[in-house]
Amino acid sequence: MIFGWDSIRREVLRRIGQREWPPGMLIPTEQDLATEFGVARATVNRALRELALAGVLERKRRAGTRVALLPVRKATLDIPVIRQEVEARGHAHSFRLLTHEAREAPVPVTSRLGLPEGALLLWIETLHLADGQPFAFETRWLNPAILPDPGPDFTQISVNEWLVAHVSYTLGDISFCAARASAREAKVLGVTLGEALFITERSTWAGPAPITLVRLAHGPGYRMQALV
Amino acid sequence: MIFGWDSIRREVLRRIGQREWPPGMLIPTEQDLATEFGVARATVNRALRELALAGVLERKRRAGTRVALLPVRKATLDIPVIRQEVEARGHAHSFRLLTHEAREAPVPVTSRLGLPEGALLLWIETLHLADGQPFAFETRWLNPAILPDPGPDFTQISVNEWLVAHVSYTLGDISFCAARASAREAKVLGVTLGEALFITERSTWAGPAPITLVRLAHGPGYRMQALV
DNA sequence: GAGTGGTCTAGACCACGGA
DNA sequence: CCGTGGTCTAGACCACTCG
Repeated sequence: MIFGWDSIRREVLRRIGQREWPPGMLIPTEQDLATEFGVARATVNRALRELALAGVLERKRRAGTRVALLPVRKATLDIPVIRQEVEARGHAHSFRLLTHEAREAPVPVTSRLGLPEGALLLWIETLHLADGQPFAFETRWLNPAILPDPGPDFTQISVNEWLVAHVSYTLGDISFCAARASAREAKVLGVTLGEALFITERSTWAGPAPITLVRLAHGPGYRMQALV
Repeated sequence: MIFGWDSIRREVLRRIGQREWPPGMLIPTEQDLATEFGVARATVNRALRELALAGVLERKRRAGTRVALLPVRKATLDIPVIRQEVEARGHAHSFRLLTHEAREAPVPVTSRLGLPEGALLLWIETLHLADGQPFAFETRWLNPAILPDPGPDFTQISVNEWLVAHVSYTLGDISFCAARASAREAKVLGVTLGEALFITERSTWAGPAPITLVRLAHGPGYRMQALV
């Protein structure tokens, strides 16, 4: 029975799935569907809006709503704090601060963060462990301007956690790739030289001010799962 | 000025970012905010609902709305058809069907798809090219039960595209990892043996019926980007 | 110009779950 | 219990864009 916007969403999905509404077809207007289902137009709108967001429908004013021809499926990734990620797998998280020093950032870094050439940033290397075994090798450029004086003790709290707790929510971008382990990465992660690593790279910003550029290298066996 | 639910969303984000509302704080109720902003409660609800979905707020009936302590950031991935992905990069897409035969699926495959042991599935290998250069090596188990008789000509249309055009929208799961190139992968993709590949694995379903299990191997240089 | 989706309003009922 | 968020309604105005 039709009860609530979600059941309307599912009914529309069913009609699309059964090809009652094939790809490319113009489906009835919100008002028509509202009448058919005996609900208010706002309820239909909520259902169709979610489906459009998911890439199943394409909506245009005046033109109406169509079943997407090539549905660009959307998947959602959770980007947890590493400690949570490790603990969610049932392991104990710990970390070792390997390097923590001011360095002149190379041009690719400064340009990506929109800083002047030769800017002095903090270079921080952290090894994250799960039950004492290497889990991920984090290398990070951090803008010192955002730190209080005196700075936090990053041997006690990981940079990652300090940032989410003390720096405002930000936008940024995230990308993933595969790369072979360098000599240093192999040594730190305890894998063979040239092993395939899963790399996550993030840059984060507080409004216009760059905060950090971080690279996470995960050893073999790491899988990132997404919900579709 | 406050105008529309999105400006309310941004104003709430601003207050969180400026630490007027620090992590863990209970923020005012929808009704209070509606009064403050001079809008209806439904408008505030829309704004706060989006922020809760994004992991910035945590909402509970009766308990109210809190700023998330450890914000699980959500990133959204687009999962396009490969042809679109190649063309979006400004290249011409083509593909070569390398293998197409019925095979007894190994146990890991049948169990993951919920099929009986020893089920006969189609085993399909496709190489996707961008401007004639190897782009991705697709290996796929396909449930023949979903194909019409006679089956489509997969030398003319890629399996990927035939499926999105002819099989109903489905749910599934998707995961990513890194792996070293096997001898066959190295040969097909034209990379050196043991090179780091970026692997995408998807399973898709039509309701209870399994459709396909696909593995995409991308050569070095591939980056997957997500929006945060 | 007119039809469509996008949004807002003011009010209502309800489920949940903390006090 | 009872306040909170989740949802729905009936109606309205508006922005966009197609014909």
